[in-house]
Amino acid sequence: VNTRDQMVAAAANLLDEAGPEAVTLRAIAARVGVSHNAPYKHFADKEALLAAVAARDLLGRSASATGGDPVAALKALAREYVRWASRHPARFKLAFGRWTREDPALAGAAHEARSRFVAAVAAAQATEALPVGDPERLSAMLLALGHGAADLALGGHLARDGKGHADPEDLLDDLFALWALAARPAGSPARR
Amino acid sequence: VNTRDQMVAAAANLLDEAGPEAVTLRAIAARVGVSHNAPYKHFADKEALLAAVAARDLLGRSASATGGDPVAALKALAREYVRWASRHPARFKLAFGRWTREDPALAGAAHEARSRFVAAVAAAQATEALPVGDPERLSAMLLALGHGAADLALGGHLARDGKGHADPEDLLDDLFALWALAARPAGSPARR
DNA sequence: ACCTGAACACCGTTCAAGT
DNA sequence: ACCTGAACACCGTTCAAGT
Repeated sequence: VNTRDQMVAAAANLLDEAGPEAVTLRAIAARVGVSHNAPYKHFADKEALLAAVAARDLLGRSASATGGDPVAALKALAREYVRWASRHPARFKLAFGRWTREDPALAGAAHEARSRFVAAVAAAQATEALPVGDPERLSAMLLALGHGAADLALGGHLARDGKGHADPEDLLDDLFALWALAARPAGSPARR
Repeated sequence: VNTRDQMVAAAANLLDEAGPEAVTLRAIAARVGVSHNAPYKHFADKEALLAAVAARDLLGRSASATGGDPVAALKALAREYVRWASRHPARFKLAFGRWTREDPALAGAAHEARSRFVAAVAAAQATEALPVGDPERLSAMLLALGHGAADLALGGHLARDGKGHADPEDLLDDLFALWALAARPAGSPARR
């Protein structure tokens, strides 16, 4: 219904279907059924429209953890992150791309997404299956590993062939295993 | 001297100085002092020229570890990786970007860079300061963490403010600390 | 083998004008 | 408040031609 939202959705679909070079203002406008310069009535320029796509995706990716075991919920969140990246590579690259100017809505969405992620980490820490320490620092570590694994996998830099089978999801498992070891060192009893 | 290499260097400099949108074939040719379509005598198209820039950077980033302590050498390698990314963001994004077709030289450079990195990890494992396991898998973990931290930092997604101070280099330290713990579990004697 | 100049299609952006 | 049509500058790419 809202022309502006239709433009954002059209841009996201074009990214998925044909990659970033296919995302022209003319193609977006054609999909929505308006003239090629109608976008300027809703966005300052092309970058502002793309920032709206990125903001929507950053928030959509950060649904609050569902109830149940907080550690399982955190693992599911991390897994969902890398899976979304592999299914929507162009939108993933866009959301974490560089911008020539600040966009308040995008900055707000990024902050909100990060806050939800830190909260999920803090909840998992409370179960003592994760090491103690600043949840923001642990959160940054998990996010960096997941983000890097997803990004490298998109470029074919993770070598799925051979014995060193290392999916993004495998690497997430490895980090959680290290954290479990650090939380309950071998030989020491489970804390109560 | 070589016109082709001059074009690659000009493109890299333009990326550093003015970002990807400034890298036009016309600007590259002007810097080299040739006409705006001279690049087509050396490269199939613009993407092929950019792939040559990426290949050069991937190999330049992967100097073999210098002698001495293999663990210190590996840490230095990882640190150099994230520092290079923060100093040359546009070239970092390009080197790990997406391509519409395969480029053999770029694929070869990526393979070579990965091999050198795996070798540095394997050498560090021999000191028993790193956990046992497939060096390709450990290597992928370190690379993913460093790459993700560098990429997130470029977009301002790492929250340098507040207490959760988490530089890319801090996160690398955290991973090495976890690895040290996993290699020599608390309470167990150092292996000999 | 390497380069030039003219030309073409396409894109982001602007502007005057319409409802 | 939202949209249209014409126009402009710029870019990647092609082609015929030059040394």
